Amino acid sequence: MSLDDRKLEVLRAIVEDYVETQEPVGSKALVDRHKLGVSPATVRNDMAVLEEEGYIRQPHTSAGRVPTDAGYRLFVDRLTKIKPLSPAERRAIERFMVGAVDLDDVVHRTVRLLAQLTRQVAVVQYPSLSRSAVRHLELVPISTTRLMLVMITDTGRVEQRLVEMPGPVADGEVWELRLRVNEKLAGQKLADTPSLVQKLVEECAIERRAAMTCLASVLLETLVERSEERLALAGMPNLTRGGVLDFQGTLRPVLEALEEEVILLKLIGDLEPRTTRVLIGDENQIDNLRSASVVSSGYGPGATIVGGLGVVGPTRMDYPGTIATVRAVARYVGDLLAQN
Amino acid sequence: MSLDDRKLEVLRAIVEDYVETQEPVGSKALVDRHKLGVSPATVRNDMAVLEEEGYIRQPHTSAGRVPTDAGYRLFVDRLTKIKPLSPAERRAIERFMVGAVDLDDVVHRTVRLLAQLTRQVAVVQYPSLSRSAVRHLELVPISTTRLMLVMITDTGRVEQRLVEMPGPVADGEVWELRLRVNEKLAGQKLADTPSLVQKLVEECAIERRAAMTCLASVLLETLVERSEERLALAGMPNLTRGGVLDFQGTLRPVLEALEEEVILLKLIGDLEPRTTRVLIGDENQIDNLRSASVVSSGYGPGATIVGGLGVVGPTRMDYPGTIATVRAVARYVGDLLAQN
DNA sequence: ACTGGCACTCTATTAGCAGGAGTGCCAACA
DNA sequence: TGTTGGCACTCCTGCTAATAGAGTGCCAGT
Repeated sequence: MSLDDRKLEVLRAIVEDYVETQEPVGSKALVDRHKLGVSPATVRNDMAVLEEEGYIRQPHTSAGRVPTDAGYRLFVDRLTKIKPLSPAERRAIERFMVGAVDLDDVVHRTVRLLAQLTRQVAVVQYPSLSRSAVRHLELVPISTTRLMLVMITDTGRVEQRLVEMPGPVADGEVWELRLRVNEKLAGQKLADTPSLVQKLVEECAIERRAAMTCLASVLLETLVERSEERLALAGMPNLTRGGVLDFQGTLRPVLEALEEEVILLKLIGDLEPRTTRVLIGDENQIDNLRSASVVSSGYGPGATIVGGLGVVGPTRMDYPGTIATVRAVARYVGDLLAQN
Repeated sequence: MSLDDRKLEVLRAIVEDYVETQEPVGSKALVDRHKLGVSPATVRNDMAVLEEEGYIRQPHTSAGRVPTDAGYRLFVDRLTKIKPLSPAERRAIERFMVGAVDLDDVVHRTVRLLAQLTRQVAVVQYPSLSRSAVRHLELVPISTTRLMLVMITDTGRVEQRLVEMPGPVADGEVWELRLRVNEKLAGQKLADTPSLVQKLVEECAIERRAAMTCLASVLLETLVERSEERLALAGMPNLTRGGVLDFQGTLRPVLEALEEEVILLKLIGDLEPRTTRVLIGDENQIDNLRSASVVSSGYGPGATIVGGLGVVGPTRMDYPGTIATVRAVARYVGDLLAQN
């Protein structure tokens, strides 16, 4: 009998009230604010059970109840109807994103949009190189022994890297290198390139072998090993909403986590298509984010995923709203990318 | 007689102690910690004068004294011997920066280095486009009607922008456009380009006029109007050192200011060569930073400036150390750029 | 011009007390 | 069996009063 419908309803009420008021919620207040149709005493009994099961807890004897991470989890999994975005929000998305001119532009607008709509810290990963395909590789002579390698991907990213050549290279030679490299790599998924780059060197005419080797090593290093993932961040000031009460006293750990790109990438990495993932408090692998929740989603044209985006906020957050917003924005950005 | 040597010495002692302990400093503590050679009573008289002059104040009657913004200013202007960097710091700079491979890489390393050495929030502006010269412009066909314009500057920045052409462009045409554009603009300061771009269109053969006009407008827009300045940020967690006592209670305004790129650019913009600027508290034009200080410096190869860098911290900061570090790092980065 | 002494002011800390919110439990009830 | 009202209990909160301590300002003396 552990959890009948009313108990779930009580849990929902507790979560909703606590999210709103930021204060432990008691039995009396509950029946006042929600039409539960029972007396405070009954609610108390239910709360006792919920507490036993680990979904809520009291900060101290004779205070109201507060949801635990498990409580939020249950709330999200079983008690949340995804609320559709308000027209105002839809319009905000349109207004914000229209006229984006660039991949950079899209990413920046997206992250600011997310931050503004959810009133949380927003993170947007640039389309992942490893999931992109090469559209074009360009070699630009910078000096006699230096080339600038510019890679353009099908997702619109442009990456550049300086290549220090073993000796002077003539213009014709650059031309030749560019031709070969594009021949081999254009249109290929970046994930597949390592072996191709290898072949490139092997098949290369002996007199250009040295130059090509050099180029190849930079290619490998840039595109694969140092898998140059980038991301954009916005909404930091939102961390200070609701005092320092969220994040148990100090936001230092959260700031630290947000500063570590690697950590953030893990957070919004490896997502499944068309789903929105919610990590609540302790579920987070990263220690510094034990007091925070992360709502993230993959985005990309169609059903594929080229990157992740999401928000980071206190465990005490408006999950239904946040989830809906993150999902909507992810979808919108995906469609935007599909148009190109 | 307003400020004899001993009074200045007292001010210095107050600043140093307060910076270190974060607590109002009293006359007794002063004579204990510094060899002033006079009694607490004498120091009290001096402090009364300093307070009258507006250099220090008491948080409340019968508390110790705390420096005012004016006090810090006097301290910085007249009482600060630039302390040379410790060998450890010099080594840290070397170790951190060696092996930088890219402009991006240099900027990122620099900003992290600054944050770590000063234990403050660090800001580094990418070499300003308006102060750079065009090294090369590349046009890469993306589709029949779309080109990717890639600009490489002499400071190593690479900017790209999508150009939507009025109609299909053949490869040969692209080739021609690229040639003309480079002919005209390569080697020119970006600040000088607007008129040149104008000429470019005028001198253009009639059959390419439409395409060139389109390209020109993107060039102008990207390079000049939307003067695409970028910057990197690091060390956010440092804001939480010393509790929320610094920044008078809330770091929200500071976070807000740091999120506004425009604001930050103003902060570290228009610097004079080879100087380090210090803005203390109220001296700051930006309201949100009234409770913070900014130490900034221009950097660039030789005596020229191509960008700014600096740190943002509480007014209660170690000015001599911070100034020395900022200066050293700026110089180092300048030298690094000069090598390329 | 400096110093020691002293009274004064203000803060920070502590303890005690009353009020209130909220609970847990129990006995009664449908 | 599930629900309810009643009641004692716990613990937080806010208030007041009392105390100790730090630091000052001023004055008279050297």
